[in-house]
Amino acid sequence: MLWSKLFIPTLRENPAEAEVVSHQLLLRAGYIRQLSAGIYSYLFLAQRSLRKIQQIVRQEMDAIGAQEVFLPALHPAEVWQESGRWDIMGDNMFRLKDRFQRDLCLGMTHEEIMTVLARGELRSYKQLPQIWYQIQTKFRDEPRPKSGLLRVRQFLMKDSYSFDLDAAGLDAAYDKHYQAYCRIFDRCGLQYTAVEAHSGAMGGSQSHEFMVASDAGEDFVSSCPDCGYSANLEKAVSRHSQPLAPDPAGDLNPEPFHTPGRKTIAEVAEFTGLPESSQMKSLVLVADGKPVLVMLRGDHQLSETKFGAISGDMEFRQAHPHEIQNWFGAAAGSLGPVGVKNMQILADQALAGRRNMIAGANRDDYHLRHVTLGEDFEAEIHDLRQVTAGDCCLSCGGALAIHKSVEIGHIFKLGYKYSDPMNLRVLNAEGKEVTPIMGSYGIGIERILSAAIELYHDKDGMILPPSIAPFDVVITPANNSDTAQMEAAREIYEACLAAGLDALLDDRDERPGVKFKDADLIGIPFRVVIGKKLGSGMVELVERKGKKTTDVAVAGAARAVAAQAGR
RNA sequence: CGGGGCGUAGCGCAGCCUGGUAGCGCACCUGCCUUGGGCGCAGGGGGUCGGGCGUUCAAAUCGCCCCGCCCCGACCA
Repeated sequence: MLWSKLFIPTLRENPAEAEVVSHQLLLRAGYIRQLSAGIYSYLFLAQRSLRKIQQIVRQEMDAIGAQEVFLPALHPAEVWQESGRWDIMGDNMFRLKDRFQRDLCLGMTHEEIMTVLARGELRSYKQLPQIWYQIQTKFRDEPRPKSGLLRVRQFLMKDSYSFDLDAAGLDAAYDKHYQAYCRIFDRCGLQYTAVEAHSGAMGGSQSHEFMVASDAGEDFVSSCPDCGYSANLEKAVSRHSQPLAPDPAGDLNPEPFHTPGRKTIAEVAEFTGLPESSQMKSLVLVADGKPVLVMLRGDHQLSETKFGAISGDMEFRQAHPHEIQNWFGAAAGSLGPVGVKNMQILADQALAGRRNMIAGANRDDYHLRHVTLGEDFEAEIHDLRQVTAGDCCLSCGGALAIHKSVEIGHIFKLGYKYSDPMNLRVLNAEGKEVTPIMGSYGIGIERILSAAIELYHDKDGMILPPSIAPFDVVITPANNSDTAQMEAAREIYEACLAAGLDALLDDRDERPGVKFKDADLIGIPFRVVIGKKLGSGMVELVERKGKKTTDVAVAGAARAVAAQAGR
């Protein structure tokens, strides 16, 4: 294509609203323009790149026997009410009414629609297994859209759904997806890891997320450099460190002592001269409308996800100060588990086996020493703490690291979460009605592009992997008014097209510097520059990554590009 | 939803404190010139200063309300 005819509105300066690199470059390179918060128009270059990504996704989905369909984005409320998610999704769901005041919504995901489709059509075990997928626009009314295309309110998602007769079938479908996702992200040129994940509002038993490590991400991944263990921080487990000081020995009884003005764990540690790990931290939460006292080691943090899963209420909240005063007769800085009878007590497993620790006395400005779980109070023991960097890996003992990541894919074993309540049934070989088991598998199309830019860029612009770049090569005559250069440029351009390369001829009447800057910015993997060396029949082939330059003959230029691009 | 910031030409910004009717750079248009890293010269077009109400002889500037966008937090299949 001829650059002079294209609309590629590059910007010399960074728009003020863009914070993360991928957002800045997508705007500057003329890929996208914002319409509203979290809603973007994809211009020519973005559309080309996103189509290449979608093509890779299609090929790999087709390769595992998945069938592409296209479902509605506009859904009647009834199907979401059937699964119970009409209420669960809350304000994150875009809702609207039609002219008859019927409730509708814009699809955030398509489990319900797929299940409705399946239950109307699937009758026999002989029709299973099935994998259906689509590439659809999803709508989510994010409370805070941010970071360009990384967190938006309207986006493209490849979502697929598997239907199987039994758990072994689901395992196979899940594994096929896992493998296909690896191939997709490999082909897109991404460095990524698959991590164990929390399944959240999707429900289900097992779940992996595909993550690209980047500070622009919003998820935290805990990983072990030694054995490869890797999990979303929401789900991650570890062996906690040893307490910094030994517990006092013996069958000691709780004993109050005055701690004037010491409310925080750190203040009490300083006051007593004992480390934070010798204390118990008391948190008061309200789940399902009921108070729960959560006990953690003083230096540990609560994992809200783990607590939500255990309490069965992801919408839990912290207790208000007046509630705490009512229930404990003391304020938040002096709470403890001893003598608490009016609520459930949960304790983190790091407290099991500990003796004679320090906890609040439920009397302002007093704490207790010699508090022991199982003797001085009873509690249900669970894994409640959030992993911190430096914790020991459960499988190998290595030191866990934590880094921010962008989630580009997520696969779930849904089990019967949708098929059962929504009455999806088929007859098995014995003629008995059985409920198929389902899986659900998503890929964020724009996130692949954004993550690639976050991973691969330099001060001059994007360095896109060739497989997802909008063009393979840009042909740049240095001087438009030099007819010999223009002729050679056209010849090379035609040869590239003939070789099956996506080629762009920069025929704009601009100075060379402008063309070079733009070519670098939009991230085309290869550039052929026709300049002064044309006198001796040579042109330059420049690789965007690293700016490595080689001289090639005009006649061999297209072949050289194809070879370097691996075509 | 809580905290903070911003809104003046397509983009980046100044002007606002101390009211007097809008300016700079880039981009854009015309001509000349130039051609290996956003070139030079000359001329030119483009803004109801986010919106409303108020104060004032006079509001981009002061006050109140609203809207939008960005950042932090909460939230997030």
